Amino acid sequence: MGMHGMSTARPYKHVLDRLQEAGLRPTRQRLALGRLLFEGEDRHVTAEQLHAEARHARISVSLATIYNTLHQFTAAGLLREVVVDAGRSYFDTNVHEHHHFFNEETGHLLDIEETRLSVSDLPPPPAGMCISRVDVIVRVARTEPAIKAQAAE
Amino acid sequence: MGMHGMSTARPYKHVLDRLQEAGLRPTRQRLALGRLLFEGEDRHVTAEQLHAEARHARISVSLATIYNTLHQFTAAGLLREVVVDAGRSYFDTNVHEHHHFFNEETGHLLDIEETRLSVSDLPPPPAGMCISRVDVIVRVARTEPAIKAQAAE
DNA sequence: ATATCAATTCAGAACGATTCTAAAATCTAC
DNA sequence: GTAGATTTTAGAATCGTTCTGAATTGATAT
Ligand SMILES: [Mn+2]
Ligand SMILES: [Mn+2]
Ligand SMILES: [Zn+2]
Ligand SMILES: [Zn+2]
Repeated sequence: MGMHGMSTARPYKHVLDRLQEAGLRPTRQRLALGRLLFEGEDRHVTAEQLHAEARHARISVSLATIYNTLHQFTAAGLLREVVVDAGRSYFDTNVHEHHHFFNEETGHLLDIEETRLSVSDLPPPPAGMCISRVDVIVRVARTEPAIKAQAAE
Repeated sequence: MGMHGMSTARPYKHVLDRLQEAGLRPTRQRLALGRLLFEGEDRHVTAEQLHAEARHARISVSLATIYNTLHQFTAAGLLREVVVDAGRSYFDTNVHEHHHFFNEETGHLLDIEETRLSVSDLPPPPAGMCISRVDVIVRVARTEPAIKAQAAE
């Protein structure tokens, strides 16, 4: 049922292993989404984007399953959720500590390697609390938001 | 109508001035919300929180107006939007450059003065882009998320 | 292979936050 | 006061996400 093409020599193996390690059954949907997510470069996707991509690839998956899968992958440490925009969740295939440039106009995220940026002098967290994660979001825009107000206020 | 109490000697003046500066008509709703927002310490509120607070203070304002006002105040530079949680927008009365501790359990934000934290070695933004803002979110949790799994897996 | 049973998927409903609509109310200027 | 532009508002609509429960699939045992 549905094995077509030869450009898929052995690539399933990698994803299959990751699912097994994570204790997730290798269902048709998880394998297909896993391939979309993990077989190329690192990426940042929203649920809707991944859904559209699956549709293009002729993979039939419901949106509910996209959400389930993204959350299961996240819980398993295969993905990481990035919050940059109220109202939209991004999922990141790069689960190492790192930070982001965020282009608000296009919605694109770009990684900043952890080693290339340092956050220092962090004050101690409130009593009884410990730091679970430090997120740095560098919001970027097209250079010079119009050359108005050139007489610097 | 509805001027009751004497604890409101002249405090309107401050908010009124800020509205005028911003070119916003001093309507009953804007004045009332402005007072809630700007008369005490700096704070971080969601639209629903502010709406509830207004209701408590017997100020009748629709939720639509809460949203309109928060966005107008933000556009005018009287507030700043903080994104820490997909699905909920926080508005910050502290518009100076600063960063945040965010308690995901309670949803509370706590300011980190800009001078107390430094982000260095920021790589240059992608070509043709300029940095519009750098947000540092330090997510905190109750110390030691339970002492389970003490025999390190 | 077939039966069994838990895990998974899915369509569609429900949800919560936010935005939109367009009619009524309010503000400002005269 | 009136006129005209701005603002407010109730309610509907929208959007991303989560929930529901029935149908399907996967893993295991026979
Ligand atoms: Mn926004
Ligand atoms: Mn979330
Ligand atoms: Zn990333
Ligand atoms: Zn703040």
